[in-house]
Amino acid sequence: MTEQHDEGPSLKVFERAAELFGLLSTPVRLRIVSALCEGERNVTELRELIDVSQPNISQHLNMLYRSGAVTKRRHGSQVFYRIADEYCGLVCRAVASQVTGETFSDKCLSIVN
Amino acid sequence: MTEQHDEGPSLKVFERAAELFGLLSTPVRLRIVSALCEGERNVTELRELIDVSQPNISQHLNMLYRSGAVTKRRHGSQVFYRIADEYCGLVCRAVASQVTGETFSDKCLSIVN
DNA sequence: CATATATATTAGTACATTCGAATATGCGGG
DNA sequence: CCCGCATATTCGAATGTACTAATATATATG
Repeated sequence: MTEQHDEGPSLKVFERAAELFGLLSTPVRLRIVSALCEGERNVTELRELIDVSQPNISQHLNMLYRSGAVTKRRHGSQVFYRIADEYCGLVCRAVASQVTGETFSDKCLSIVN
Repeated sequence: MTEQHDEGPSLKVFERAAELFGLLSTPVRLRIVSALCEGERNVTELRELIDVSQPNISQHLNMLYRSGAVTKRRHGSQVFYRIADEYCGLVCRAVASQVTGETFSDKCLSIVN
């Protein structure tokens, strides 16, 4: 393993992390992930929570799905989404509450518990 | 305050958070922030750590600066940057180590300590 | 002042992202 | 089989992003 002189996290780590952050970099996807943190939701439910067109929400969901952040499950004519990458949800929640005022530490602890 | 029926974090929170995630959504900026987590650095030092052109790194630094993630301080002909939004650094570190394998909980605890 | 070094800005190009409009698919009920 | 609802896909336009090359500014030094 030609390990170079360790310059901290490897290049690939940064790429993967950047990709993950990219997923959370639009208000709509952030709201989707945030909603899914509360539990499984189908597309219609998500549309009620997040006021955005149906094709648009499907596009965002598909993006989250392709990158492995969420899974889907078909039930009749409806499709239910849920967080697959638990970490994605954790980060999202941490941020949401941090930005609202709690300290990051508080938040981490409350997630851990 | 017309508070609507509380649908969780307000719209603005999501916008701000998404903006923050957007800052961390490219490997270069992520590496910059990651390096600044270790402490103040000037542009040349950052260039040595992150192999990227000088104008390019200045552009990214400027983007981080404009959105308040970092501050700068002039000392002679050099400009030193440092993390301004401490939260930004915390998230960055949390992710970096998460992606490398540690659990998020572990990481949160180690940050808290 | 002239020059060298550190950093910033501008302009141009290639590419990616986001969204709405239109259309397609999948499924359940009559 | 046809219809209606739930969801997905495709297309095009507008906008944003990331990079390079070239140039500008600022500061230190002789």
